[in-house]
Amino acid sequence: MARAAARQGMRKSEATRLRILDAAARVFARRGYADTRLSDIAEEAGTFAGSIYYHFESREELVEAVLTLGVTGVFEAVRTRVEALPPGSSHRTRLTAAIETHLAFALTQDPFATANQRLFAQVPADIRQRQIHLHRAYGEYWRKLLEGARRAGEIRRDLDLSVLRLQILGAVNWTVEWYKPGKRSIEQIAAQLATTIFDGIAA
Amino acid sequence: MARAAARQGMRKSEATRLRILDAAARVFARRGYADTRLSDIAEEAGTFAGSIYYHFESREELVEAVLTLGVTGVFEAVRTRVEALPPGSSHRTRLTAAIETHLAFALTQDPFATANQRLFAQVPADIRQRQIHLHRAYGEYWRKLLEGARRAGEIRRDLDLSVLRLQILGAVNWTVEWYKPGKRSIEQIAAQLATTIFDGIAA
DNA sequence: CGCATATTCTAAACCGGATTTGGCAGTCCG
DNA sequence: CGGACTGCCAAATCCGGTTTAGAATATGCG
Repeated sequence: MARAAARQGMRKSEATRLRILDAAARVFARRGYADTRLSDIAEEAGTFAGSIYYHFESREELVEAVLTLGVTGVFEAVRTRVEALPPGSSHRTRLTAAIETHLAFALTQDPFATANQRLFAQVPADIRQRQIHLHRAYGEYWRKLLEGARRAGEIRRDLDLSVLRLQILGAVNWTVEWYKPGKRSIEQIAAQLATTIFDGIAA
Repeated sequence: MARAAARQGMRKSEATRLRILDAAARVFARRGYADTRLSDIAEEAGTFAGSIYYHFESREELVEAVLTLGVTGVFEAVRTRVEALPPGSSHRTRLTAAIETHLAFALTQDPFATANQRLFAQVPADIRQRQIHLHRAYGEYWRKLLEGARRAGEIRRDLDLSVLRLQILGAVNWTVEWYKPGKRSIEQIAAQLATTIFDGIAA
Protein backbone atom coordinates (compact mmCIF):
# COMPACT_ATOMS: atom_id res chain seq x y z
CA MET A 1 0.00 0.00 0.00
CA ALA A 2 2.80 2.32 -0.84
CA ARG A 3 1.61 5.87 -0.65
CA ALA A 4 3.54 6.43 -3.82
CA ALA A 5 2.46 3.76 -6.21
CA ALA A 6 0.78 5.21 -9.25
CA ARG A 7 3.46 4.37 -11.78
CA GLN A 8 1.84 5.18 -15.07
CA GLY A 9 2.25 7.74 -17.78
CA MET A 10 4.72 9.63 -15.72
CA ARG A 11 8.21 10.79 -16.44
CA LYS A 12 10.75 8.26 -15.40
CA SER A 13 12.10 10.58 -12.76
CA GLU A 14 8.68 10.77 -11.16
CA ALA A 15 8.65 7.03 -10.67
CA THR A 16 12.16 7.08 -9.23
CA ARG A 17 11.27 9.90 -6.91
CA LEU A 18 8.42 7.85 -5.54
CA ARG A 19 10.61 4.79 -5.20
CA ILE A 20 13.05 6.83 -3.15
CA LEU A 21 10.26 8.28 -1.02
CA ASP A 22 8.87 4.85 -0.23
CA ALA A 23 12.32 3.58 0.62
CA ALA A 24 13.02 6.60 2.79
CA ALA A 25 9.76 6.20 4.72
CA ARG A 26 10.51 2.56 5.44
CA VAL A 27 14.12 3.08 6.45
CA PHE A 28 13.39 6.17 8.54
CA ALA A 29 10.50 4.41 10.27
CA ARG A 30 12.77 1.49 11.09
CA ARG A 31 16.00 3.25 12.05
CA GLY A 32 15.08 6.77 13.08
CA TYR A 33 16.60 9.99 11.87
CA ALA A 34 20.17 9.90 13.08
CA ASP A 35 20.83 6.27 12.24
CA THR A 36 19.69 6.51 8.66
CA ARG A 37 22.37 7.01 6.03
CA LEU A 38 21.44 8.30 2.58
CA SER A 39 23.27 5.25 1.29
CA ASP A 40 20.83 3.03 3.22
CA ILE A 41 17.90 4.68 1.56
CA ALA A 42 19.60 4.53 -1.82
CA GLU A 43 20.24 0.83 -1.41
CA GLU A 44 16.64 0.16 -0.39
CA ALA A 45 15.55 2.09 -3.48
CA GLY A 46 18.05 0.39 -5.77
CA THR A 47 20.11 3.42 -6.60
CA PHE A 48 23.07 5.42 -5.22
CA ALA A 49 23.40 8.07 -2.56
CA GLY A 50 24.49 10.72 -5.02
CA SER A 51 21.58 9.95 -7.32
CA ILE A 52 19.10 11.01 -4.67
CA TYR A 53 20.25 14.56 -5.29
CA TYR A 54 18.79 14.53 -8.74
CA HIS A 55 15.36 14.17 -7.16
CA PHE A 56 15.75 16.01 -3.87
CA GLU A 57 17.66 19.10 -2.86
CA SER A 58 19.07 17.51 0.24
CA ARG A 59 18.57 14.94 2.93
CA GLU A 60 16.44 17.50 4.74
CA GLU A 61 14.10 17.98 1.82
CA LEU A 62 13.68 14.23 1.54
CA VAL A 63 12.85 13.99 5.23
CA GLU A 64 10.39 16.82 4.93
CA ALA A 65 8.62 15.13 2.06
CA VAL A 66 8.25 11.97 4.12
CA LEU A 67 6.97 13.92 7.11
CA THR A 68 4.46 15.80 5.02
CA LEU A 69 3.01 12.63 3.52
CA GLY A 70 2.83 11.19 7.03
CA VAL A 71 0.81 14.02 8.53
CA THR A 72 -1.54 14.45 5.63
CA GLY A 73 -2.15 10.71 5.55
CA VAL A 74 -3.20 10.56 9.19
CA PHE A 75 -5.27 13.68 8.79
CA GLU A 76 -7.19 12.24 5.87
CA ALA A 77 -7.66 8.90 7.56
CA VAL A 78 -9.08 10.52 10.67
CA ARG A 79 -11.33 12.88 8.77
CA THR A 80 -12.61 10.12 6.52
CA ARG A 81 -13.38 7.87 9.45
CA VAL A 82 -15.15 10.58 11.41
CA GLU A 83 -17.19 11.65 8.41
CA ALA A 84 -18.17 8.06 7.79
CA LEU A 85 -19.89 7.81 11.17
CA PRO A 86 -23.67 7.63 11.04
CA PRO A 87 -25.09 11.13 11.13
CA GLY A 88 -26.20 12.06 14.59
CA SER A 89 -23.42 10.12 16.26
CA SER A 90 -22.52 11.62 19.60
CA HIS A 91 -19.46 13.82 19.86
CA ARG A 92 -18.02 11.36 22.28
CA THR A 93 -18.26 8.70 19.59
CA ARG A 94 -16.66 11.03 17.09
CA LEU A 95 -13.74 11.86 19.37
CA THR A 96 -13.23 8.24 20.25
CA ALA A 97 -13.17 7.32 16.58
CA ALA A 98 -10.66 10.07 15.91
CA ILE A 99 -8.37 8.87 18.69
CA GLU A 100 -8.57 5.28 17.58
CA THR A 101 -7.97 6.05 13.92
CA HIS A 102 -5.02 8.26 14.65
CA LEU A 103 -3.46 5.58 16.81
CA ALA A 104 -4.13 2.73 14.44
CA PHE A 105 -2.91 4.56 11.40
CA ALA A 106 0.21 5.90 13.04
CA LEU A 107 1.15 2.70 14.78
CA THR A 108 0.56 0.08 12.17
CA GLN A 109 -0.83 1.02 8.89
CA ASP A 110 1.44 3.37 7.03
CA PRO A 111 5.21 3.73 6.86
CA PHE A 112 4.89 7.44 6.20
CA ALA A 113 2.73 7.94 9.28
CA THR A 114 5.03 5.77 11.36
CA ALA A 115 8.07 7.63 10.09
CA ASN A 116 6.36 10.92 10.85
CA GLN A 117 5.56 9.90 14.41
CA ARG A 118 9.03 8.61 15.03
CA LEU A 119 10.93 11.34 13.24
CA PHE A 120 9.09 14.51 14.02
CA ALA A 121 10.64 14.94 17.44
CA GLN A 122 14.09 13.76 16.30
CA VAL A 123 14.42 16.17 13.47
CA PRO A 124 16.33 19.47 13.73
CA ALA A 125 14.26 22.42 14.86
CA ASP A 126 14.19 24.21 11.51
CA ILE A 127 12.61 21.23 9.80
CA ARG A 128 9.97 21.01 12.51
CA GLN A 129 9.40 24.69 11.99
CA ARG A 130 8.61 24.21 8.32
CA GLN A 131 6.15 21.42 9.15
CA ILE A 132 4.29 23.42 11.68
CA HIS A 133 1.56 24.71 9.40
CA LEU A 134 0.50 21.15 8.62
CA HIS A 135 0.36 20.27 12.27
CA ARG A 136 -1.58 23.42 12.88
CA ALA A 137 -4.11 22.44 10.25
CA TYR A 138 -4.51 19.05 11.82
CA GLY A 139 -4.72 20.62 15.27
CA GLU A 140 -7.35 22.98 13.90
CA TYR A 141 -9.45 20.00 12.85
CA TRP A 142 -9.26 18.64 16.39
CA ARG A 143 -10.16 22.01 17.80
CA LYS A 144 -13.31 21.91 15.72
CA LEU A 145 -14.12 18.44 16.97
CA LEU A 146 -13.75 19.68 20.53
CA GLU A 147 -15.69 22.83 19.90
CA GLY A 148 -18.51 20.81 18.40
CA ALA A 149 -18.55 18.63 21.48
CA ARG A 150 -18.62 21.65 23.74
CA ARG A 151 -21.37 23.36 21.77
CA ALA A 152 -23.38 20.18 22.00
CA GLY A 153 -22.90 20.24 25.75
CA GLU A 154 -20.85 17.07 25.82
CA ILE A 155 -17.84 18.62 27.46
CA ARG A 156 -17.47 21.14 30.23
CA ARG A 157 -17.49 24.82 29.45
CA ASP A 158 -14.70 25.84 31.81
CA LEU A 159 -11.82 24.20 29.92
CA ASP A 160 -9.26 25.93 27.75
CA LEU A 161 -9.74 24.07 24.49
CA SER A 162 -6.17 24.74 23.34
CA VAL A 163 -4.66 23.15 26.39
CA LEU A 164 -7.18 20.35 26.19
CA ARG A 165 -6.43 19.61 22.56
CA LEU A 166 -2.69 19.56 23.20
CA GLN A 167 -3.26 17.37 26.22
CA ILE A 168 -5.18 14.83 24.18
CA LEU A 169 -2.78 14.79 21.27
CA GLY A 170 0.07 14.64 23.76
CA ALA A 171 -1.30 11.51 25.35
CA VAL A 172 -1.99 10.02 21.93
CA ASN A 173 1.39 10.91 20.46
CA TRP A 174 3.23 9.68 23.50
CA THR A 175 1.70 6.27 22.93
CA VAL A 176 3.99 5.66 19.99
CA GLU A 177 6.93 6.06 22.31
CA TRP A 178 6.02 3.01 24.29
CA TYR A 179 3.51 0.96 22.30
CA LYS A 180 4.56 -2.59 21.42
CA PRO A 181 2.22 -4.90 19.53
CA GLY A 182 0.80 -7.74 21.58
CA LYS A 183 -0.40 -7.36 25.14
CA ARG A 184 -2.86 -4.50 24.78
CA SER A 185 -4.64 -3.93 21.48
CA ILE A 186 -4.83 -0.53 19.91
CA GLU A 187 -8.58 -0.56 20.42
CA GLN A 188 -8.17 -1.19 24.12
CA ILE A 189 -5.69 1.61 24.49
CA ALA A 190 -7.84 3.99 22.49
CA ALA A 191 -10.84 3.03 24.58
CA GLN A 192 -9.14 3.74 27.88
CA LEU A 193 -7.75 7.01 26.57
CA ALA A 194 -11.22 8.11 25.52
CA THR A 195 -12.78 7.00 28.78
CA THR A 196 -10.33 8.77 31.03
CA ILE A 197 -10.35 11.86 28.90
CA PHE A 198 -14.11 12.11 29.13
CA ASP A 199 -14.82 10.80 32.57
CA GLY A 200 -11.55 11.47 34.37
CA ILE A 201 -9.83 9.16 36.75
CA ALA A 202 -11.50 10.21 39.96
CA ALA A 203 -13.43 7.48 41.70
CA MET B 1 22.56 27.01 39.85
CA ALA B 2 24.88 24.88 37.81
CA ARG B 3 24.27 21.28 38.62
CA ALA B 4 27.98 20.81 38.47
CA ALA B 5 29.43 23.44 40.70
CA ALA B 6 31.30 21.92 43.61
CA ARG B 7 34.80 22.90 42.58
CA GLN B 8 36.82 22.05 45.61
CA GLY B 9 39.44 19.51 46.47
CA MET B 10 38.89 17.78 43.18
CA ARG B 11 41.29 16.78 40.50
CA LYS B 12 41.66 19.45 37.90
CA SER B 13 40.15 17.18 35.29
CA GLU B 14 37.08 16.79 37.45
CA ALA B 15 36.50 20.53 37.39
CA THR B 16 37.00 20.64 33.63
CA ARG B 17 34.62 17.76 33.14
CA LEU B 18 31.96 19.66 35.05
CA ARG B 19 32.66 22.81 33.10
CA ILE B 20 32.13 20.88 29.88
CA LEU B 21 28.93 19.29 31.21
CA ASP B 22 27.45 22.65 32.16
CA ALA B 23 28.39 24.09 28.80
CA ALA B 24 26.92 21.11 27.00
CA ALA B 25 23.63 21.33 28.88
CA ARG B 26 23.27 25.01 28.04
CA VAL B 27 24.19 24.65 24.38
CA PHE B 28 22.09 21.53 23.85
CA ALA B 29 19.10 23.13 25.59
CA ARG B 30 19.44 26.16 23.33
CA ARG B 31 20.24 24.55 19.98
CA GLY B 32 18.99 20.99 20.12
CA TYR B 33 20.89 17.86 19.24
CA ALA B 34 21.57 18.14 15.55
CA ASP B 35 22.55 21.80 15.54
CA THR B 36 25.11 21.51 18.29
CA ARG B 37 28.75 21.15 17.26
CA LEU B 38 31.31 19.82 19.72
CA SER B 39 33.26 22.96 18.91
CA ASP B 40 30.31 25.06 20.14
CA ILE B 41 30.36 23.26 23.46
CA ALA B 42 34.13 23.51 23.65
CA GLU B 43 33.99 27.23 23.04
CA GLU B 44 31.33 27.71 25.71
CA ALA B 45 33.52 25.74 28.08
CA GLY B 46 36.71 27.57 27.14
CA THR B 47 38.52 24.66 25.57
CA PHE B 48 38.82 22.79 22.24
CA ALA B 49 36.73 20.15 20.55
CA GLY B 50 39.46 17.56 20.66
CA SER B 51 40.04 18.15 24.35
CA ILE B 52 36.54 17.01 25.18
CA TYR B 53 37.72 13.52 24.37
CA TYR B 54 40.03 13.51 27.31
CA HIS B 55 36.96 13.69 29.54
CA PHE B 56 34.33 11.85 27.53
CA GLU B 57 34.47 8.84 25.25
CA SER B 58 32.41 10.50 22.56
CA ARG B 59 29.76 13.03 21.74
CA GLU B 60 27.23 10.36 22.62
CA GLU B 61 28.64 9.80 26.08
CA LEU B 62 28.56 13.52 26.72
CA VAL B 63 24.94 13.70 25.63
CA GLU B 64 24.08 10.76 27.81
CA ALA B 65 25.65 12.38 30.84
CA VAL B 66 23.57 15.50 30.26
CA LEU B 67 20.40 13.46 29.82
CA THR B 68 21.07 11.49 32.96
CA LEU B 69 21.53 14.58 35.08
CA GLY B 70 18.36 15.98 33.56
CA VAL B 71 16.16 13.03 34.48
CA THR B 72 17.56 12.54 37.93
CA GLY B 73 17.17 16.26 38.64
CA VAL B 74 13.48 16.27 37.78
CA PHE B 75 12.95 13.06 39.66
CA GLU B 76 14.50 14.46 42.80
CA ALA B 77 12.67 17.76 42.51
CA VAL B 78 9.33 15.99 42.19
CA ARG B 79 10.00 13.57 45.00
CA THR B 80 11.24 16.30 47.31
CA ARG B 81 8.21 18.44 46.63
CA VAL B 82 5.76 15.62 47.14
CA GLU B 83 7.43 14.50 50.34
CA ALA B 84 7.37 18.07 51.63
CA LEU B 85 3.56 18.16 51.50
CA PRO B 86 1.85 18.16 54.88
CA PRO B 87 1.24 14.61 55.99
CA GLY B 88 -2.28 13.53 55.24
CA SER B 89 -2.48 15.57 52.05
CA SER B 90 -4.90 14.02 49.60
CA HIS B 91 -3.55 11.99 46.74
CA ARG B 92 -5.08 14.45 44.38
CA THR B 93 -2.96 17.16 45.98
CA ARG B 94 0.09 14.98 45.70
CA LEU B 95 -0.45 14.23 42.02
CA THR B 96 -1.14 17.85 41.26
CA ALA B 97 2.05 18.86 43.00
CA ALA B 98 3.98 16.25 41.05
CA ILE B 99 2.60 17.48 37.74
CA GLU B 100 3.33 21.09 38.56
CA THR B 101 6.84 20.44 39.79
CA HIS B 102 7.73 18.34 36.78
CA LEU B 103 6.48 21.04 34.44
CA ALA B 104 8.11 23.91 36.27
CA PHE B 105 11.44 22.22 36.64
CA ALA B 106 11.59 20.99 33.09
CA LEU B 107 10.39 24.19 31.50
CA THR B 108 12.28 26.83 33.36
CA GLN B 109 14.54 25.88 36.17
CA ASP B 110 17.37 23.71 35.05
CA PRO B 111 19.41 23.55 31.85
CA PHE B 112 19.95 19.83 32.31
CA ALA B 113 16.24 19.20 32.64
CA THR B 114 15.50 21.46 29.71
CA ALA B 115 18.16 19.77 27.62
CA ASN B 116 16.78 16.40 28.61
CA GLN B 117 13.24 17.33 27.58
CA ARG B 118 14.39 18.79 24.33
CA LEU B 119 16.97 16.17 23.43
CA PHE B 120 15.50 12.91 24.55
CA ALA B 121 13.33 12.48 21.50
CA GLN B 122 15.96 13.82 19.09
CA VAL B 123 18.68 11.51 20.14
CA PRO B 124 19.52 8.29 18.26
CA ALA B 125 17.61 5.23 19.37
CA ASP B 126 20.53 3.48 21.03
CA ILE B 127 21.13 6.39 23.37
CA ARG B 128 17.46 6.44 24.31
CA GLN B 129 17.75 2.75 24.93
CA ARG B 130 20.53 3.24 27.45
CA GLN B 131 18.50 5.88 29.27
CA ILE B 132 15.47 3.75 29.60
CA HIS B 133 16.21 2.37 33.06
CA LEU B 134 16.22 5.90 34.48
CA HIS B 135 12.91 6.68 32.85
CA ARG B 136 11.58 3.42 34.16
CA ALA B 137 12.63 4.34 37.68
CA TYR B 138 10.90 7.67 37.39
CA GLY B 139 7.86 5.99 35.86
CA GLU B 140 7.90 3.56 38.74
CA TYR B 141 7.67 6.45 41.17
CA TRP B 142 4.61 7.73 39.33
CA ARG B 143 3.10 4.28 39.35
CA LYS B 144 3.41 4.30 43.12
CA LEU B 145 1.75 7.69 43.32
CA LEU B 146 -1.13 6.39 41.24
CA GLU B 147 -1.38 3.16 43.16
CA GLY B 148 -1.51 5.08 46.40
CA ALA B 149 -4.31 7.19 45.02
CA ARG B 150 -6.19 4.12 43.91
CA ARG B 151 -5.72 2.33 47.21
CA ALA B 152 -7.03 5.42 48.95
CA GLY B 153 -10.08 5.26 46.73
CA GLU B 154 -9.31 8.54 45.00
CA ILE B 155 -9.23 7.11 41.50
CA ARG B 156 -11.35 4.53 39.77
CA ARG B 157 -10.50 0.87 40.07
CA ASP B 158 -11.16 -0.07 36.46
CA LEU B 159 -8.22 1.76 34.91
CA ASP B 160 -5.01 0.18 33.67
CA LEU B 161 -2.46 2.12 35.70
CA SER B 162 0.29 1.65 33.12
CA VAL B 163 -1.70 3.23 30.36
CA LEU B 164 -2.87 5.92 32.73
CA ARG B 165 0.63 6.77 33.87
CA LEU B 166 1.87 6.97 30.29
CA GLN B 167 -1.12 9.06 29.38
CA ILE B 168 -0.39 11.55 32.11
CA LEU B 169 3.32 11.77 31.44
CA GLY B 170 2.52 12.00 27.74
CA ALA B 171 0.33 15.02 28.26
CA VAL B 172 2.93 16.56 30.56
CA ASN B 173 5.88 15.88 28.30
CA TRP B 174 4.06 17.10 25.26
CA THR B 175 3.66 20.45 26.96
CA VAL B 176 7.31 21.24 26.43
CA GLU B 177 6.75 20.88 22.70
CA TRP B 178 4.42 23.84 22.61
CA TYR B 179 4.87 25.85 25.82
CA LYS B 180 5.97 29.44 25.40
CA PRO B 181 6.43 31.71 28.43
CA GLY B 182 3.82 34.45 28.75
CA LYS B 183 0.14 33.91 28.04
CA ARG B 184 -0.60 30.98 30.32
CA SER B 185 1.44 30.38 33.46
CA ILE B 186 2.85 27.02 34.30
CA GLU B 187 0.60 26.87 37.34
CA GLN B 188 -2.47 27.43 35.20
CA ILE B 189 -1.49 24.74 32.76
CA ALA B 190 -0.66 22.32 35.55
CA ALA B 191 -3.98 23.09 37.20
CA GLN B 192 -6.02 22.37 34.10
CA LEU B 193 -4.08 19.20 33.41
CA ALA B 194 -4.77 17.98 36.93
CA THR B 195 -8.43 18.94 36.75
CA THR B 196 -9.15 17.22 33.48
CA ILE B 197 -7.14 14.18 34.44
CA PHE B 198 -9.15 13.75 37.62
CA ASP B 199 -12.56 14.94 36.61
CA GLY B 200 -12.53 14.38 32.86
CA ILE B 201 -13.87 16.69 30.26
CA ALA B 202 -17.46 15.49 30.16
CA ALA B 203 -20.03 18.09 31.07
C1' DC C 1 14.42 4.51 -38.14
C1' DG C 2 18.33 7.67 -36.77
C1' DC C 3 20.02 11.69 -35.08
C1' DA C 4 19.91 15.87 -31.69
C1' DT C 5 18.76 17.04 -27.43
C1' DA C 6 17.21 16.65 -22.89
C1' DT C 7 16.76 13.77 -19.00
C1' DT C 8 18.45 10.62 -15.64
C1' DC C 9 22.00 8.44 -13.36
C1' DT C 10 26.87 7.06 -11.80
C1' DA C 11 31.58 7.41 -9.99
C1' DA C 12 34.64 10.15 -8.07
C1' DA C 13 35.96 14.42 -5.80
C1' DC C 14 34.98 17.61 -1.95
C1' DC C 15 33.95 19.37 2.65
C1' DG C 16 32.51 19.91 7.38
C1' DG C 17 32.45 17.92 11.74
C1' DA C 18 33.48 13.85 14.94
C1' DT C 19 37.23 11.23 16.40
C1' DT C 20 42.26 9.74 16.88
C1' DT C 21 46.89 10.55 17.45
C1' DG C 22 51.38 12.39 19.01
C1' DG C 23 53.50 15.13 21.65
C1' DC C 24 54.25 19.13 24.83
C1' DA C 25 53.78 21.32 29.36
C1' DG C 26 52.97 21.14 33.95
C1' DT C 27 53.02 18.50 38.39
C1' DC C 28 54.14 15.15 41.77
C1' DC C 29 56.95 12.59 44.00
C1' DG C 30 61.73 10.14 44.90
C1' DC D 1 67.20 17.07 39.23
C1' DG D 2 64.85 13.01 36.77
C1' DG D 3 61.17 9.98 35.70
C1' DA D 4 56.30 9.19 35.33
C1' DC D 5 51.73 10.85 35.24
C1' DT D 6 48.01 14.25 34.22
C1' DG D 7 45.76 17.51 31.35
C1' DC D 8 45.63 19.68 27.15
C1' DC D 9 46.29 21.26 22.27
C1' DA D 10 47.10 21.02 17.06
C1' DA D 11 47.16 18.41 13.35
C1' DA D 12 45.81 14.15 10.93
C1' DT D 13 42.12 10.89 9.88
C1' DC D 14 37.60 9.16 8.91
C1' DC D 15 32.83 9.22 7.70
C1' DG D 16 28.79 10.66 5.54
C1' DG D 17 26.35 14.47 3.06
C1' DT D 18 26.91 17.14 -1.01
C1' DT D 19 28.78 18.64 -5.63
C1' DT D 20 30.56 17.78 -10.03
C1' DA D 21 31.77 15.98 -14.59
C1' DG D 22 30.40 13.41 -17.67
C1' DA D 23 28.41 8.68 -19.18
C1' DA D 24 24.13 6.35 -20.17
C1' DT D 25 19.50 6.45 -21.37
C1' DA D 26 15.21 8.34 -22.84
C1' DT D 27 12.50 11.44 -25.78
C1' DG D 28 11.10 14.18 -29.71
C1' DC D 29 11.31 15.00 -34.45
C1' DG D 30 12.55 14.85 -39.40
